[in-house]
Amino acid sequence: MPELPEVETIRADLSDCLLGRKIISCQVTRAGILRGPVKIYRQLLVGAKVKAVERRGKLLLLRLSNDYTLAIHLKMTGQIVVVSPTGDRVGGHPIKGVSQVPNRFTHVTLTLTGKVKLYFNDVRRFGYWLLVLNSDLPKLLRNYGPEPLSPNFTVQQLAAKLKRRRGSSIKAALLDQTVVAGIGNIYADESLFVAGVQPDRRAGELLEEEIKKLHQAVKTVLRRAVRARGTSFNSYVDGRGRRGTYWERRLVYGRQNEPCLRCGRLISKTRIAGRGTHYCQHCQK
DNA sequence: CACTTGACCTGTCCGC
DNA sequence: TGCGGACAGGTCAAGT
Repeated sequence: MPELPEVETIRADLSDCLLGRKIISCQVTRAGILRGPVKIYRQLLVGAKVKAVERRGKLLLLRLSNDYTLAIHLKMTGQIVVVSPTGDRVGGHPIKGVSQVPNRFTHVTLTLTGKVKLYFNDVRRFGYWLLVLNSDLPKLLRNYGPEPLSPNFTVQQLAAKLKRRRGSSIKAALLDQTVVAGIGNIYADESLFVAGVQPDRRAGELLEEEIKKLHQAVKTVLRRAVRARGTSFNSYVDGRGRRGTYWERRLVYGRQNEPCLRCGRLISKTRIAGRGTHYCQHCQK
């Protein structure tokens, strides 16, 4: 469930904690997380410095001082938590109660200079680490649509992409990473509510005016969620093991049978595009 | 090509 | 208290 706001929050935390540090050791307790032989990963990671921490969609990118980039996908339950022996040098706050590390879901541990530890935890083990040669990076990122919080994300180009779709719903379109990068189930529902658009509307049939509203809604919702440091209602924690607060501000997601914050009628839950989908029948047309 | 479905996993919750 | 089953949803491969 880490979507763009959660991954962006982690990116910023890792950037604060890791920039310029050298990886001293790499301990792997579940090899399946790494897309490739453990031995190769150790060879390439140990000795490398972290030059930059970037994000594309929901993919985290650690640019290393060699010719490689470590791409990390958290999928649904992946966590990255960084701690130092004292707790405050790196993050400001030690982990307390929210996510003790390491634990039985810790699959990879990096030790960096300054005794800083990076733990990768993942209950469901859908997440992965992928070391990719920098020259191969464009190939990996080719399938991502525009970053919704960058100027590359325009109404015109969103409209063009939606028009090309035939039968599928606008909800499915928002979840499609080639349409726009970084939206998942939570922020798709939130954006559609803000735009006043029913999630099961055919994507190709939205009016220009509605596309405009949706384009704006996506940006508004994602910005608000980044400011709240993401949504924690299950396993998500930021790079320092802390929770985000967007859950407390959510408009429709997980609010089925509760009153719509706009009209007071009850929020509905149904299944669209194979996902639990929350919306207001009255406010969303 | 457009689109849908199933697989990958395991913790949590609900009904019996 | 325990147990079976539904459910959570990001992505990719396979199927329609």
